[in-house]
Amino acid sequence: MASPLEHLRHSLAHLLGATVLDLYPGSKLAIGPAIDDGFYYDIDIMTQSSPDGSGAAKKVSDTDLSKIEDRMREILKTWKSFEGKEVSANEAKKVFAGNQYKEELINELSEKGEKITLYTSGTFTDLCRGGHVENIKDIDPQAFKLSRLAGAYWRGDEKNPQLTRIYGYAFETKDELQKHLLMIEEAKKRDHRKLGKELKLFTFSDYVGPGLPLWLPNGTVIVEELEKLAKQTELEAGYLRVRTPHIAKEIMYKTSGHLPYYADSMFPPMIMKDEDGKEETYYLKAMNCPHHHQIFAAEPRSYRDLPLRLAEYGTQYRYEKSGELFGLMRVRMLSMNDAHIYCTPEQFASEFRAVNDMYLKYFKIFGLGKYVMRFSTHDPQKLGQKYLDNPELWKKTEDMVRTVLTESKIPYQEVVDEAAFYGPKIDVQIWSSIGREFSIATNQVDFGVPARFGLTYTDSDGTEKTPIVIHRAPLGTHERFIGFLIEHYAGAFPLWLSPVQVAVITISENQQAWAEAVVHKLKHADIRVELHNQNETLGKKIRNAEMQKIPYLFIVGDKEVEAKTVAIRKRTTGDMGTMSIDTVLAQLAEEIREKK
RNA sequence: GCCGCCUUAGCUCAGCUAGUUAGAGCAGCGCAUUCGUAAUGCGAAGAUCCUCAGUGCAAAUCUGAGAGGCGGCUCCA
Repeated sequence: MASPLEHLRHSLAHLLGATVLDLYPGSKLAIGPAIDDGFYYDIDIMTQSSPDGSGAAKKVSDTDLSKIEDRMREILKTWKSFEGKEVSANEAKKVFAGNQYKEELINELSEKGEKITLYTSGTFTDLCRGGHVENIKDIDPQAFKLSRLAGAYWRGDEKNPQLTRIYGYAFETKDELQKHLLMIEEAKKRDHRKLGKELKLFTFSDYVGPGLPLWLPNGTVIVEELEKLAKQTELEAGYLRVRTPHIAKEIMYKTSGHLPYYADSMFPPMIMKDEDGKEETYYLKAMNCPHHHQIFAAEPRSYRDLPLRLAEYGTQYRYEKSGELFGLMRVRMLSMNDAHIYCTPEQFASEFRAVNDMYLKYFKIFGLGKYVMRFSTHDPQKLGQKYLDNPELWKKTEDMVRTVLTESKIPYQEVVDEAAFYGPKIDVQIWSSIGREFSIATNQVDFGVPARFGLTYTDSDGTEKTPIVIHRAPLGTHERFIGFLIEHYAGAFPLWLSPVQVAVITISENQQAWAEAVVHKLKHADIRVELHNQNETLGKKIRNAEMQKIPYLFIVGDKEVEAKTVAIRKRTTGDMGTMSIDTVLAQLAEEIREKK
């Protein structure tokens, strides 16, 4: 049952459609639904030829949005109500003659035997299942705003023609709209691309290439702290660390099944010639799994060796389409917190559960609350085509995954027909500050690829069996995870992750010697510290340090020199009084250890 | 990749419908100042106006192509 707000937004989609038809006669409407913060309409817009008769088509651009918006308000005044009526497919097709999009929709409705309804408001009639405002006066002309223009493929398929999508925000009142616009402005301030520049975390270079991030010293601190955390966690969980090359021969990806299916997402092959002129084709690795499989295959394995958990911060390269790149969230070099767990079917459930627990442990550390677990399963109709033809294993593993999820009381969404070809998977979905959705972690079951590489272990009865593999990356990639963390913390990282943990600030040159001694003591205690002794006022130095979001400032004036102390200023909290170095060091150590 | 938009100093931005030597704030540099919890003052300097081609007497400004970025679509860790 749609809410009144959805009715309002959907009504505005009608109004937008009507207005575009009015301003650009001959345009063809496709679909215009309500969305989270408003509405959109996908339209094949017919633009006029230029007035000088040259015939050059004038495109619709975002400067036209305010014109469309104004006209929407005028047309709204002429509307009295939404009148619906049921019609036959043929009648409906007559109304939308020449509009192949509506025709396609009408055909689908009649095939499914659903009733076809038209709704009319003013002089505008649209194919629509209903759901509008009861009273036109419920539409506040000041509570909507066209926001942006985008291309969108008909039915979301890139093989189809591209339509023009016009998005709008819509709320019940002007105040709510204003509040929403303000919220968007605020969200932009924590955009990781903006903060990444301001806090000097990462950069891109035209010489290096799009989607290939360069970690600056501050960002590298975060990368290395995360690796430290992952290594410690995985060590305790019984993982073994491995390291593998960034390239491999073509045959490996053919054997794994990634080629040719995955070729579009891989950097193009490199053809190498050896001394004798013999050619060999190599690829930059786009995934770590086959490399790890070769480590499994490096020696005979017994059931006693399992579960074997191989972990690596593996760097991989994927040729994502240029338009898909997005700051750190979508890049072409991925440093993945990867591991593969080789286990017996009997071990699978407990291994899977342990991985799941590891996810939750991480989420707790990072205070990650707003996420959705997406459980992707196979479609039994597509066994043997899109999915490996092993119904028993699909059922068994999917049931086990479902049980683990249910037992751990994690809310999840089950999505059919989204699994990998080799098994079901769980993705953890989060949202960037500007509202884009991303998978930040993945946990996949694989009962297919090990067999393709002939991976086996000797079971207790002496027979050779194929292990099940769990692919897991609870911290996703450094790139995306840190992109997410930047936004999550709005750049104000907890102490253990902060690139600079303490700034020692002198008031004047008189405190130089004691300040240096303090810095030395902190460095000796593994604290990342900077000395801020610039020839500036105290206020200026504090401001600069606050803007860099440094968690602790140690202010050193004559009084502190005299008493051999520092005056502590904590980020966002303010002045905390003076303390001896030993006291404050103990507190910092505690805060770092607890990852508070 | 596709649709639309954007690209001026290290950063953030001015620069109207083309008209001499492209402006500002911050950062950086120099000098003065030596300061008690979010911007001390003064000075000098800093720009192939993204690149290439074209149209003009004249191009940061107009046109085309390319590169990079942004909002989406598709895709995805």
